[in-house]
Amino acid sequence: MATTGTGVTRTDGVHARLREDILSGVLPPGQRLKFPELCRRYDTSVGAAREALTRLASAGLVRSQAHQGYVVTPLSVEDLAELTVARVEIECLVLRMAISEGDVRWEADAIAAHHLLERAPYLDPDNPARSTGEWAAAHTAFHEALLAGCGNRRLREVANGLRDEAELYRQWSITPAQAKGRDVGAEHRAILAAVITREADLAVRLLGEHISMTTRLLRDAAEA
Amino acid sequence: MATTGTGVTRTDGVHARLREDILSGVLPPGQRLKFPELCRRYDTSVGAAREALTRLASAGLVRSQAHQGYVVTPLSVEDLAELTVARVEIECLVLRMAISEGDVRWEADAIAAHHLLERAPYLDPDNPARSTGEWAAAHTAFHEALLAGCGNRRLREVANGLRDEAELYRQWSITPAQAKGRDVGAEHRAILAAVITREADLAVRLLGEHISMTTRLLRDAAEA
DNA sequence: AGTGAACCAACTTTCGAAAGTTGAGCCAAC
DNA sequence: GTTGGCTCAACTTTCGAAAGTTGGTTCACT
Repeated sequence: MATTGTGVTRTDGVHARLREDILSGVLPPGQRLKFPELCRRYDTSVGAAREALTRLASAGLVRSQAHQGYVVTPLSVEDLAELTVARVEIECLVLRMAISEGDVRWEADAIAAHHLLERAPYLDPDNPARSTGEWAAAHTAFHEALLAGCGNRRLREVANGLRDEAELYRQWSITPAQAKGRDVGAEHRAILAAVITREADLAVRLLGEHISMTTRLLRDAAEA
Repeated sequence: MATTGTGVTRTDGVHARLREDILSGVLPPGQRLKFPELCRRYDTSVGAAREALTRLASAGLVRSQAHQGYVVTPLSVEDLAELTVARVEIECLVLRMAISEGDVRWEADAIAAHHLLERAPYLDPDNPARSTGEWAAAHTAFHEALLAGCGNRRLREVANGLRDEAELYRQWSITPAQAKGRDVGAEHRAILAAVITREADLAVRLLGEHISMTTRLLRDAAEA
């Protein structure tokens, strides 16, 4: 990644790295983000860090309180429930539109994204307690590809934004042990199949269950 | 408005005023927002203006391009069509949830908001070519009150955010002449009535038509 | 001992100037 | 006459230090 390429500002770089560190779990939820520390960590100035945080705040990844600084968005079971309902409603809506509008090119892209996901390693060989960033990226890409058939940019952005927020929960609450009792691959295959055959009702039902399933595991984990 | 009250930063003030100026039409769509000018206008520094713009950008009210500054989001017929579809889908979804979840207190608040809307003056006596800010505020409050019955904060925020964006279009495209051939008051009354009697299907249909109607007028205006 | 006010340190917010980038206008060369 | 590169001005971006705010701690007083 270029330090100062064309059409890219320094703030963009800090924003991207900070975002990555939050989503990958380097900066845990609830973590206070102090400017002196951030400036050292990302070798930047207060202003740049501030703008990056402002952007992340409106994406819901960090929270700010006047004169008390920024914090990585804390997790709570109630918030997870709310987020899940919102995701199910909106992602299903967008998927339905995608199935209705999408062309063959969209189908091809979805199949390609699914192939990459199936080939991505799930567990980190170095740290088997957590899934790899590679898998997470492929997973996000697959779900985005499914929704890409919907021509409405705003609806896609809303759906993808909510999924981003949910990523925080997944990263911190799912343990491989829980994932074991579940065949995520089969869920993805089933969704893809229904999408390709344009069985909208089925695809939407499967996607809704897929999203809710993740949430149920997280909730159980929180109680334990 | 306090210059530096408790829990309020200077940036918040600039953000609020800038937002107001954009939504009320003082700063027209496509208008370039240069920092030297903004600093004079709002008596502030570059940094504060920058942060305010960053926030407005993620709300969709302004657009930024690296090294080329900020611009009030330009209007286009295609974008309006997209925005409208998104609004109909999501506002109807949220309204349906509100009707299903809302309690008596919610009904009362909606009725109150509607009363204020009916009593708000529509046309500005000084400038009859544009509707009053007072009416716009009451209109927004009414629609937010309708959705307030939905307990899901995220879904409400998405719906309200999209309506904010649409406000830009209304402000710039609706002329009183067009509004004449339409009884907006009747539309609002009908929606409210269906909501109170909990006729979800009817309420959702009416709201969808209400949103689309505004859009159709705007589109016709754009063609002329 | 308990209460409350004043102090202090760490941090957030704000500022204005320096550095870097873009696009346009101008001039020379073909 | 047209194309290509160069220069300049206006603006955006970045920086680091000054100003302001918060929460905690200490110390005097009841």
